[in-house]
Parts: sequence; structure tokens; C-alpha cells
Amino acid sequence: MTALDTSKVSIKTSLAACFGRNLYEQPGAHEFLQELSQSAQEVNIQQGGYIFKEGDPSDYVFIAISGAIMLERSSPKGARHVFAFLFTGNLLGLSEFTVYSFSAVALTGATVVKINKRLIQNIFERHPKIAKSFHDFTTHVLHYVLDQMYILGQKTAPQRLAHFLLDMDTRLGRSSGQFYLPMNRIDIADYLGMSLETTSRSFSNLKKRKLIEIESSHKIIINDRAAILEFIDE
Amino acid sequence: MTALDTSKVSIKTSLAACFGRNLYEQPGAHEFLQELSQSAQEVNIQQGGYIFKEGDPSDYVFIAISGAIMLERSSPKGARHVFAFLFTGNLLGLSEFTVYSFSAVALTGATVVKINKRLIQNIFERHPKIAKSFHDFTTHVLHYVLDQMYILGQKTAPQRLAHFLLDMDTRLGRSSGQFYLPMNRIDIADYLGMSLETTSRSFSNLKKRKLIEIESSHKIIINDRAAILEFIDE
DNA sequence: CGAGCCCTTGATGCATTTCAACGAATGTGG
DNA sequence: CCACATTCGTTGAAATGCATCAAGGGCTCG
Repeated sequence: MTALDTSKVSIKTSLAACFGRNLYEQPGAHEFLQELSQSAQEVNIQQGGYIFKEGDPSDYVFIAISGAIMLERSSPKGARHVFAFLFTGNLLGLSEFTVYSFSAVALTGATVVKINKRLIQNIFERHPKIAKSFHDFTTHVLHYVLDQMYILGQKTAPQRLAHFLLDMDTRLGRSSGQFYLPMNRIDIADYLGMSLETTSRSFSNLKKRKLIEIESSHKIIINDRAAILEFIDE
Repeated sequence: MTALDTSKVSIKTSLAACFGRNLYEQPGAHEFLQELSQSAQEVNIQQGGYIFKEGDPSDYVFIAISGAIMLERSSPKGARHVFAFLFTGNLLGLSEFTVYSFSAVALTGATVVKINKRLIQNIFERHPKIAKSFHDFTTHVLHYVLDQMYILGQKTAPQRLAHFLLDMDTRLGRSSGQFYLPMNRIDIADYLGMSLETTSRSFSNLKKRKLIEIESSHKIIINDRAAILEFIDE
């Protein structure tokens, strides 16, 4: 755990992703960064480690700098629900409740910036523009989640997986058409609301349709994005 | 379309539901209400009418005062997705995009307060506490949606319906155990991600299990809430 | 009183889950 | 360094839940 170096490129990039590209032009931005460098911390989490667990007091907000993070909850009967995968620039943990309602686990070694929630609230009260940037970000999340709801509710297993892989291509591979999946099949299954076996079969199905190539079980290649979009909308 | 009477009890109640119970104690609240009474409007929509449609410029925000409202989107292939039902005190239409990404239709005759988006933004910039109340509200929505995602992904059709009915009991019947559903079977189907027939069969299924009584197709009675919760968690 | 809409129910086929087996990759202790 | 256990992914076969196709009943409204 080390104090925050807000001049690092990786950190700048992640902050901009969270609070808007134009963060650095906002009035109050300088002050905000100064306060961050004083009281926020850079934290490393090893693979498999928890950033926080369901029920922990929600005193901090985290911004992912590197690595992959999975958000999960468990139901009364012990079934697990994975509801998000987070990467560089994604934010986690902001909620008005006093405890986290889900756990955050590192799928790979990960680095996060840890910010006291009060500090954030304080900044928001003094700098409405930053608050607005952040609020817009929340709206984006809501849109994203609504899409996810639609996919879960109305699509077949291979279509859901195809949608997921396009999303991963965008977020992990910068739409380059190739990426390495940091999560395993059962994580994907619990995210897409299907069984481990169906997930595996759906991978095979997409491969058979020549929509994807599976270089190794975690290395995926997407050659024809348009064809996949077509397939999802069928 | 008439100017807004902010002294009406129904309107006060709905505003408080949106901006927090303690709205009236917040600094700036008085000013906020004054501006609303000047520039916001009370609008009545008849059954089946649209409050706005997908693609309309998103210049206004609406707060439901009475009646039932359904939010829907349609996919490229024409399939419809219902993603929310809104009642008294619920807010709709706030988004940072310039057009609405969904349509809002009145299931019953409905009354809404129509507020210029700019006015809201302006208030938020000047009164951080009100902005925070509102942002907390958004977080609640996000929580609600995450539950919905879990239900859609992991539960059987009768369980999904049971969950939906408990939600309706809370929101429509104030947890009294009886309520009148303002939407029809196909709306529920498109909301829960299943076919019209499966929805109907799920109603019959819950009735056969004695978890609900169906007084008429739209009037539902829930006697044992705990038993239903048990059933959902199975 | 008939038309149209909504809800229900039955029959059939298909998609997904579940149970089960096996191969590949990785790590462990002899 | 090799047998062995363990984890993860894939695939097959059987069972199940849901969608689809189809028919009929109840209700409302002209």
C-alpha cells in the first residue's frame, strides 16, 4: 500500500475513464487530484484475493488501474451470481449503503486506487461539474446493465456468449479481434445465467459456425464482428 | 397541461419519493420547489398513450404522480423488451443522452410532472445535497436492476413470476397482500423474458401450489409472503 | 349477438440442465 | 523425474423446462 502518484500515466488514464475525458479541464480538478495524492492509495491485490467482501463496511471506493476484477454475490441458498467484470478505468464500490452488497475478487494480479468515500462525497459537494461527470458515468452503467438484462432475458445461450465475447473484445482487446479471457468457464456461466456445460458447448457452437476461433481455451479470436452482431440479432 | 401546484399532497409525496424523504429539510429545497411551480407542469396521459417515444429528444424528466407506466424498447428484429414498470413517485427519463433510448407508455390513465432537464441540472449544480439525494436514488435503481438480472438469469419461470408478484405487492399494494395488476400477461412476459403462455402457466402453477390466489386475472392475493420467498430461493 | 382481445390449457418439439465420462494441463510428493 | 491427484474444459446421453403451435372460453364493446 503506497501513497498515490497522480502523475502516473496509468492512473491518469483510469481517472479520466471514470470522471470523464474532460476531467482535467474542469474547475476544481487540480484540487481534486491534490487531495487524491494526499489521501488515496495505490493497492496491489494478488490473483484470487478479495478487494472487499459482501458485508464489509463500504468506506472506500476503488478504481481499477490494471488487472481484472469480478463482482459476485451469493444467494441465500449459496448459488453464486457474477454480475460484472471490471478492467482498467472501471470503478467499484460506490453505494449509499453502509456495507458492500457484493464481493470483489481479483481474477489476475490487480492494482487499484483506494479512495475514502467521504473524500469523494466531499469533492462532489464542492465541485458539481465533477459530480455530474460521475453521475453521467452511473447512467452509462445503467444503460449497460439494461442491455445485459435484455440479453439474459431474450437470447439463446450461444447468442448470450457471442454478446459477451464482443463486449470482452471491446474492453479487453480494444476491439482488435483478439483477447485473452481472464476468467474461466464457470465465471462466464454464472455471469450469463447458464450452466458450465452450456457455456462450453456455446463456445464450440460459435467455433463451428466460424464466428470465433479458440486458440487456447482462454485466447479468443474474432474475425468478423459484423457476422457476430448479425447472429446475436437473429 | 397545467402549471404545477407544489402544495398538492400527491405531488409532495412523489417528489419526496424521488429526492429523499428529507427533501423538505434540505437547504435550497424551498427555492427548488418555487422553480418547479413556475416551470414544471402537471400532465395527464390517457390509457395507452405515450409519455415519450424511443428517439424523441430527451428534454424533459418526468415523475409519476398517479397511474402505471411501462418502459419498453424494441430490438433491431422487432422483439419488444419491457424493462420497468413505474408507479407513484418513480422517476423516468433522466439520461445524459440527447434522445430517449426507450419509450414510456401509460398502462392506465396517468398523471406525471414534467420537468425541463436543464432546470434539474441547474438545481443540482447549485444544491449538492439535492443532487446527492438524487444520486442515491440512482444507486437504488441500480441495486434493483441487479436483483432483476439475477432473477432473469438464474430462476425458473414460476420463480421469476413469484418474485415479480412480491415486488408488485410491495409497490402496488403496500405489501398488503392484495393488488390489482395494471399490465397484461404479455407485458409481464416481455418483462420476465418468457413467452405469454409460460407466464399464464406460471400463474396457474403458483395458484396450484397455493402460493397465490387469482381472484380475477388481474386481481392477485398473496397470503403467505414467507412461503413465496422460500419458493423463490429453492 | 357477434367480433375481437385476452387468458388459459393441451400437445409437440427444441434448448438447456443434469449426470457422467474423459482428456489436457498443472501441481505434489515419492 | 515420474506416478498421482486435482482442476478445468469438452463432449455424450438422458431428463426437464420452456417455446411454439393450436384450440377454446370468457369478457367487453359496438
